[in-house]
Amino acid sequence: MPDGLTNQIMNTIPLFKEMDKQHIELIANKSQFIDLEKGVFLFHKGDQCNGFYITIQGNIKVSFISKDGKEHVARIIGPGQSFGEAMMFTDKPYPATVQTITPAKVLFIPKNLLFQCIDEDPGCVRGMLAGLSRRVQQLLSRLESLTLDSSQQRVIGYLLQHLEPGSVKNGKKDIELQANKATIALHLNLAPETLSRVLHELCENGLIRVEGKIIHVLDVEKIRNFY
Amino acid sequence: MPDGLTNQIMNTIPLFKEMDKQHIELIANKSQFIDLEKGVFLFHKGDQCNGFYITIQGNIKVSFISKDGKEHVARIIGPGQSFGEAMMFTDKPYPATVQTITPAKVLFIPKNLLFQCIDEDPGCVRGMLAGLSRRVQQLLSRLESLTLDSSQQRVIGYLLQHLEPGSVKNGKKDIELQANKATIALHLNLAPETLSRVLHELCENGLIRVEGKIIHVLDVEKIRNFY
DNA sequence: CCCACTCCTTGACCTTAATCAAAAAAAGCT
DNA sequence: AGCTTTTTTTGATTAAGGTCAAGGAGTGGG
Repeated sequence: MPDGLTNQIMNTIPLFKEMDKQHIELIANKSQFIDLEKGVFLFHKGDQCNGFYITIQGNIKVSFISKDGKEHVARIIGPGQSFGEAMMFTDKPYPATVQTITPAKVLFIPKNLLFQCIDEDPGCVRGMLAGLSRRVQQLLSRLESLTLDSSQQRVIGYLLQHLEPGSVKNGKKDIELQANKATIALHLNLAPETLSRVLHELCENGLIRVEGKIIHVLDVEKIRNFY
Repeated sequence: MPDGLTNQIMNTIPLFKEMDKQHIELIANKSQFIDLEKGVFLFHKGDQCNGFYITIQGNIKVSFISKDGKEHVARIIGPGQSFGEAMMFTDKPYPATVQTITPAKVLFIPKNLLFQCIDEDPGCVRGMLAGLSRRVQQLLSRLESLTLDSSQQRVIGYLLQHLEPGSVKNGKKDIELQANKATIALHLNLAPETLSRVLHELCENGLIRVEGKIIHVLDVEKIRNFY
């Protein structure tokens, strides 16, 4: 049974926006809520996937790890974001490793339950198609940034992307990093040392101020031009 | 009205596999076949997208271009592959530039036509969901390769991926490059010079032999171990 | 309050692949 | 064929960012 926060989250998730009440309730009641500590693996690359997940609370990372131990963080998933959808429709094993980076609460929606919704509710179909499409677009934009941008541009891109939800006041905004700096670095395909140096440089140019996990963007316009 | 080749192509496309006869005919009859010369732009980044495309003949590249002129080839699309699906469901503009790299023939399926099929034919829904899911997985795998692999590994990864469809005889296989080497290099996020050097090195190690656009893989097992 | 631990920063150095410049080879054209 | 144009290769150099090593700064526990 979903609590207040869960209901609130479920109302903000695009997938459920167009779904009818009946099926939303079905999912809310038959799906499984899971509480996870920090550092727990949800699955490893190669695991089979028999449903998908929606994050209610906390942050979760999706990463690739090479034979020689290098890691790349493909995604950092926060509240309201889902993962694992794409694997349900192709029956391929999970292509990456998924691990909590904070304590977290997730909703697990079994494959058969979702398939039932898809068969019965056209709104759900649209939601699912739109969700996957958005995923494709995000991945393309990530690909673009990783292949065309310099390390500095990638950091600025990250900052710009993450100050949207906040207030657009007098051009001064704060960003709270979703994870520690080493993880963010790996997400931007940088060595942690490089991220540190780039942030330092942006500080020296008066564009940002760093205070632990909070980054104050001092001049949004100026930083946009750097990009 | 579709010709023999088109019918053949349409039968091999996963999207149409689960679609009912009636709707396949609807698409075949109401969609538009377009012939394109080499070097023609189908659209530029930012263009609106009111349908999607299936390639019947020829090769087409999807690429990002940065302000300072650098290009990254996100995809090289060959016969039987589709593009532009994801943009229909989100109404976002096209995120990349699409251009033929050989003379080509494509099938354009208008948005409203596909939406009709989705509403009326559950097989089509499944096909569409599976198609988008496969796209997500391809992009993830590309992301993994670009972030974790060395230039040599990326080239070998490309070769391994492209010798699958061929025969698996005595471990000797041929690959025909889908585009000129400069384009392939950009697809692998390499400078053309680097691709040339990597291929040269693989030759010297007796792993491949290069003959224009044909690459003979001399020892599949050995090359797999290099990867 | 001190110790241990993790996270972050800094400096010196190294590696990879990009860039620049030119030559060589292929492919088209008439 | 002979010419132009494009594509590919090769060599020399450079730059961006990674790696290694060490030091600081927080943070939490006892």
